Amino acid sequence: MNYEQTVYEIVAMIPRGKVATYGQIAFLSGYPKRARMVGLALANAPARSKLPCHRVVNSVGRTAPGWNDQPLLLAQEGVRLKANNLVDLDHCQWEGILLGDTTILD
DNA sequence: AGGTTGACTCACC
DNA sequence: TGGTGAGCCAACC
Repeated sequence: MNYEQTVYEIVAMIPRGKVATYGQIAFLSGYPKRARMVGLALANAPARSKLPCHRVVNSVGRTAPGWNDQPLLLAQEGVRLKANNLVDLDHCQWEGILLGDTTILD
């Protein structure tokens, strides 16, 4: 499997109402330093795919530039947003995998 | 081969 | 929070 697909699989399991950061996904994918590649992969991802790519934000909760529907989609799912469309990571960051010992890859 | 760019992150103010 | 600077790495000129 290629890197993109790994990223997609991880993104696909982000639960509704939660968000993950690029760095988090990069880490889970086995390449902690490739947060930017995650961004590339998602940017390259087909818009019609069913991936919840709107649930991916950067380390401070910033949503993707030029995609002003993203905060709306998140709010629609119940994700708390702070001022200027910053996701409240303290309450809405996806933590299930990080805190558990579950294996999600291979 | 080398320089730029970017849906990034971290350390420091 | 927010700005700056450095590190990061694949994709593109």
